[in-house]
Amino acid sequence: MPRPTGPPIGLALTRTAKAVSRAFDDALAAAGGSLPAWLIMISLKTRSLGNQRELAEAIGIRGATLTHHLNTMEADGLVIRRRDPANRRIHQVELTDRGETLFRQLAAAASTHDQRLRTGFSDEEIATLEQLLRRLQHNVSGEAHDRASRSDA
Amino acid sequence: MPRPTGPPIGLALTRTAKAVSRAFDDALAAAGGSLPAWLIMISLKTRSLGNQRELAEAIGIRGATLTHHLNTMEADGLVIRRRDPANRRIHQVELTDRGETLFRQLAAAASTHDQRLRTGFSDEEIATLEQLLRRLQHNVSGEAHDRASRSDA
DNA sequence: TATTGTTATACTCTATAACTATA
DNA sequence: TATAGTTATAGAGTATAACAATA
Repeated sequence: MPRPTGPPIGLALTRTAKAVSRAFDDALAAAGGSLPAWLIMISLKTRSLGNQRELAEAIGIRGATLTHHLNTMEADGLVIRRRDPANRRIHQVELTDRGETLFRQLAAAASTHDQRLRTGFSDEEIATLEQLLRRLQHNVSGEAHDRASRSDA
Repeated sequence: MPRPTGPPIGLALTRTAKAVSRAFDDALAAAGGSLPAWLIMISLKTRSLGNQRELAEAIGIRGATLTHHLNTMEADGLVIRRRDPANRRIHQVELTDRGETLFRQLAAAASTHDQRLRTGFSDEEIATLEQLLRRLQHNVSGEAHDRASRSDA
């Protein structure tokens, strides 16, 4: 069983992720939003999603958690849910005008945040970082590991 | 106001961080721990910290939040807190034998997780990743940005 | 019965404010 | 008064289990 060559990369990643995520949360909050709301809106705008389950999966949360956020967002007048006439089990989620406005504000905040993140990085370095991140994600998101492979229920 | 050159790096980072953090949380939980407990223990083991405030800062949480975790850990028999005879305001935190045992188990789990993360990465790529992460963290952890610079309270 | 989504409930992590103990 | 830490309380995000609606 070979040991890691250097200091745990997971620890460095955890620390950076915490600091960067917190900064991003703060930026979104200052613009009147939140990370889940932003992820939901960006998914609604950029992807063609069939149902809420796909939406939840795209964001990395469970269906009930998505419902929770949609309830808040609907109460805030950001989205409306209406049933699909063709299959009334499906609730179609749409941004309201107010939702569109907030989306643009959050997009601006995210852009500003991104420029702050990119400070001192060349385009090539950003590309390298993106590639490394993708590979990291792949390494953990592949097959479930041992712990989950035995089903005793 | 220049716009980002490519897709938001913050979004990619958020997604990767979420997936990797979740996998790490799961690994620690499977070993009988949690992320905060692990961060606390690793700080106790590797750093010489004067007081709990420094410990909290090292982990990136507030003092009251640290107390909360220490309460749980003490109830679980992982740490003990005793007052410094020289300055009885200071509570010295120490790992118990049971805490040491769990620390080793979590270290093993973290190591396994790290090897999973490193899959397919060369040492050079890991070094590059570490450097990029450090720079990202620096970009957000520096001076507070605009939002916070006007004090109206 | 299977699918889609919601409701009810609870857990974890975090935070702020008020408090106690010590100096 | 200032410093170290705790307690009380709250809020955000997430999850599972049970439920309702629709097919």
